[in-house]
Amino acid sequence: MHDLNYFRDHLDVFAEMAKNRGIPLNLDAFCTLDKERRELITSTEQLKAQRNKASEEIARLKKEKQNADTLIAEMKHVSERIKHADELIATLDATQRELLLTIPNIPHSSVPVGANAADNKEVRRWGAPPKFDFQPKPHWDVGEGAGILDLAAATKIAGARFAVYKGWGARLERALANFFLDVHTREHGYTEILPPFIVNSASLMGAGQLPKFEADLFRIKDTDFWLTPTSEVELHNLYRDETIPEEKLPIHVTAWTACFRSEAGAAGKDTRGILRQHQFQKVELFKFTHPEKSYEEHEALTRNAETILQKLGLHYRTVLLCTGDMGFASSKTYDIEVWLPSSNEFREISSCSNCEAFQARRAGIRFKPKGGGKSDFVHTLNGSGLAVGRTWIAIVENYQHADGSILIPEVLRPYMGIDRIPAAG
RNA sequence: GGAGAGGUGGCCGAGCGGUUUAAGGCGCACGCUUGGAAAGCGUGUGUAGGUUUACCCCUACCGUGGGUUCGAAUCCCACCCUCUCCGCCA
Repeated sequence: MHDLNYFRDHLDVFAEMAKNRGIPLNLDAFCTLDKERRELITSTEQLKAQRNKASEEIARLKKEKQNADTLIAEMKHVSERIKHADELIATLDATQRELLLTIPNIPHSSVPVGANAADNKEVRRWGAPPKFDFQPKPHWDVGEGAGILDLAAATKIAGARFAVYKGWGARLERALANFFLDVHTREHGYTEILPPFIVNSASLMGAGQLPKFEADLFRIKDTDFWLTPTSEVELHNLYRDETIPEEKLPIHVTAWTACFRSEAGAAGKDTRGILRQHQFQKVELFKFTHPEKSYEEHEALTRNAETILQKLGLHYRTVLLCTGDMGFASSKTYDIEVWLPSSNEFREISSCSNCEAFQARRAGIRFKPKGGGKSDFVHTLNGSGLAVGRTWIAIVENYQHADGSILIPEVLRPYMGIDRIPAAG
């Protein structure tokens, strides 16, 4: 969410943002609404001041045993007017807040202007595609072949876009999650958090998923409980409505959770396999930082995620998203894309964003400066470190062998207890 | 799920229709005092909005949302959360 005063005084900045992101934004409607609202507030507050003064006067008269009936009758009318004006103000407030809550963050100056993914900018590439002396299979074929993935069973149990992992496949998923958490807590200094997988609407509002993206979420019927779409929501809301002493910054936290997405808008895309699921696991990285430190922390966070792929020996590239491809709450985002040999392409496995003060303002997360002075909003950063299910895909595809077995990367062997997932048979 | 107790500023804690512009204390900041410190004294100490060059001023906020009233921290209703006990359960 943007600061109302800043928004009002920098309409040109927002017009440019809307143009660069390719979204509609009606600034005139906002200005009209804002003017009407402010005028009404001013006049109503004058009435309230009058009422407060009269109340004191009535109290004084009563105490002195004098008659206050005339004044009371007069105030009865004033109170009626205040009541009606307050109702109108509440309506205008709600409308304005709704509008403000649906305006995305302003891209950082280093973000390339562009319309879609084609305008993203590759910033680095690591490793090389593995060489095969046979045609590598997609992960669903390798997985079903090795007996570690059962999509038919998942469809029976839940429906389309769910997975059942079996045997070494289930073990691989668990090994990856543990490996990620161990690296981030031991080597990168993050504190491990195990949060609820269910969140309330205030948390979703604070992180930016609501009110705009309700359609992408699963809600538990007749409750204010929602299945979390990403632990970014939980980690962000750890400090909702709190003021953190500057000495405690930066705060680095990581969490493994299941994530749930209804992905309404993605119908028809990546329907085969497990790339796009209603439920998947993710290890998330999250930082609360001083505003002046957030961009260097962003670079470090992105490198933290890349480190995992390097340790696993998986070929990847890192791209800087352009204005048209960036998420709602982000000022700057790097996507990390891993190589999938079955389709000869890079696919997103992590997304690392600096949201600056956008989420912090929505959720009321401030810091108190060391030398005293006015508290200010922290900057928040998030990134996948990594998506577990998609890493599973990358391992299965990149380390498959002609006989149907899957080699386990060195770093995962302590977690798996084996060197190779055998071909089924 | 049931019964009871409770939710007040950064913290503790009083207030239960109008001298509350939220008492008092603690903490914190600044000042006075001191050789220095402690104690003492004084001043200040939240968030949001409106007005404003700025200062000032005004409004709202006592878990949340409604209601009663000229006036609500205080009375009424609903809900949320915490604690204790019971039930159920991994």
